[in-house]
Amino acid sequence: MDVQRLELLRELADRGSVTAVALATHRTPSAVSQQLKVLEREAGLPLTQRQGRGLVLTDAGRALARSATDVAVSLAKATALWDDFRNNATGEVSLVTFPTAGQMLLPGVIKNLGPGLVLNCADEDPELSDFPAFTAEYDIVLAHSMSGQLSWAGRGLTVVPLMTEPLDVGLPVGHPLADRAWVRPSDLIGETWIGVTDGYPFERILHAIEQEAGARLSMSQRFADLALIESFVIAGLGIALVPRYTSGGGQPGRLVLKPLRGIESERQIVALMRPDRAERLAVRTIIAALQSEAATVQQSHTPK
Amino acid sequence: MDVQRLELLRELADRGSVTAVALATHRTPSAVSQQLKVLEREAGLPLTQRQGRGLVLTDAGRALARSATDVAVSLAKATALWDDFRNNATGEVSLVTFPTAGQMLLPGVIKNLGPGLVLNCADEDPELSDFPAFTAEYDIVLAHSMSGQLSWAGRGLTVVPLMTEPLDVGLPVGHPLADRAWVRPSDLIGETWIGVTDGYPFERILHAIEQEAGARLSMSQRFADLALIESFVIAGLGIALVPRYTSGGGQPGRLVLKPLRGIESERQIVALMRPDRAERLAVRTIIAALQSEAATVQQSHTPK
DNA sequence: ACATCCATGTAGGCAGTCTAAACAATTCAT
DNA sequence: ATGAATTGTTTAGACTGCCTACATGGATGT
Repeated sequence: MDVQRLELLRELADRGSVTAVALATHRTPSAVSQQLKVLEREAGLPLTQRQGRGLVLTDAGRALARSATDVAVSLAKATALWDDFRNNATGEVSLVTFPTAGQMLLPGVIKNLGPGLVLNCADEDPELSDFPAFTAEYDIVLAHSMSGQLSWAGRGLTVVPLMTEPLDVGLPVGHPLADRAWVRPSDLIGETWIGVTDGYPFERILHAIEQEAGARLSMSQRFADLALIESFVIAGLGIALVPRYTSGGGQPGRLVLKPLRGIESERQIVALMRPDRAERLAVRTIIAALQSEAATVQQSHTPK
Repeated sequence: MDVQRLELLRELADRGSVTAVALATHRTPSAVSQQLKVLEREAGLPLTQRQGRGLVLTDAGRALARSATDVAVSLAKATALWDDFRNNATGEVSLVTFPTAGQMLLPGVIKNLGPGLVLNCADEDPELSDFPAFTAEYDIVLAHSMSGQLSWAGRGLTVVPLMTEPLDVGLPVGHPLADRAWVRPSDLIGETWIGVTDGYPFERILHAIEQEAGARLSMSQRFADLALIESFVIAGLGIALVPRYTSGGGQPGRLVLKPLRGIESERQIVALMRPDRAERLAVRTIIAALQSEAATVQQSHTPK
């Protein structure tokens, strides 16, 4: 039983097409097709099945691909073990993030990297893309979701929580509520809101506020970019929900944040990984750095 | 990271010499040596070390060999999985046993084997050999030890208990104690014993009887073969401890068994396996058959 | 000192995996 | 509908890598 072939099957399960697997593994589609054929012959039963011009896994294929993950994990553990022996967290790690988390965590992490450890980062718009799917492409995926509900569950991915960031109400200076220590849903009736596009976790909290306050909120704009939203708030065009640690980067002192009471208003930032990649020493090192950086950020925002 | 090479390292850990590994894996020592060299180069640190004319593992080598077991296990699980899919418990399984267990369990197991499943058996003298070491050579090793104490622990082997067999006192017909329903240690003072050679579990029980009865037992002979011991008992030359389910095969009715009260007198019969081999469907099938056969034997000796 | 045992080099053969290019099948667009 | 594009498969040939055979270098024991 050859591990490389099993790996190929797993890639096929993750990526869905022979060509994609070939691309990802630096091979020609022909090579992939041949190896899968050999695997099927060894297995003695069909693992794949043509569907249209593509290829899908059979039940047996899916089951085998799942167990291939275990193989990959134990293999990664073995290689990580001898990296441990050399104390040698070396190599390249790739990472995708949504913009705000990257802005908050990555500079601090990269500054403190050990020698020989390289972190390649990229950002993606969380509403345009299926973030869990990026685990096929990147070693680490920074994603967020509301506390409690894990939208990425059930895919067999490793999930490491990094921090929970409160979502505050952003107000312009001089706003009637700006003097309060905190605000409650009922205080917010009648305000004009700057919202975000669908799919964002923010959305759900706004609805929760509506429920709690018993009134509909008026939503004048919908943006994806946080800086843009904040500039609207500062201009007095409305108020918005903004993540506490990431806001105000551009124009400090002109935006006021008020904690929201009476409702749970926070987002959870986590790292998503394929289980096998999570075992690599280099990856584990980066994850540890992310956690420590997250703790630092969180602490620096906690009033003494 | 290549699995085959890891496997080679694990074999080296189990067998202790390059030549032995070569023999076991149907290769030349040269091939093994080369592959280990490649593995070391990949690892970047020495995994083996010359000692005399042999080769021993370094700490790193041992650690890596241990994690190689996990890889082998998950790989075996994968192949077992698709054997499951085909409902195809097929292939050859090898087994060593000590004589009495083989006599008791194997005929029944082999009779009920499914088609395509072959069980190759051998027997070894348990006092001459290190039974756990046979797991390198055979898929399944039937061994025994006293209840509670596991002499084979700590080697990373899979242990499956099959049955516990009482050790009774064997008496010739017409012996003064032959009418009793059971005997106690104090009843046995003054008897002449037929013992077994050192290392057998029997030994320990005899010592326990001495402690309990407060007197030394006189030991006239020491044999390893059960049939031989029994013939001595039948001839009136002494009494002996005999396993309840295995005794009297040769000459029924001429040997009387009496349960021993006041002391725990039983041996545990278990199957020992390398963890990866334990995952094979064919092996699991045999193990299941052994368990069921053991239960049958045990039940047939339980008075209604 | 010699025979033996064990591990390791070296050279060459062989098998298995890849690339390249042609092919077949399906979908999409015009 | 017909052609273009996408996707997977086939075939032939090159290349890599593993293994065998044989020779070498230490270490052990008689």
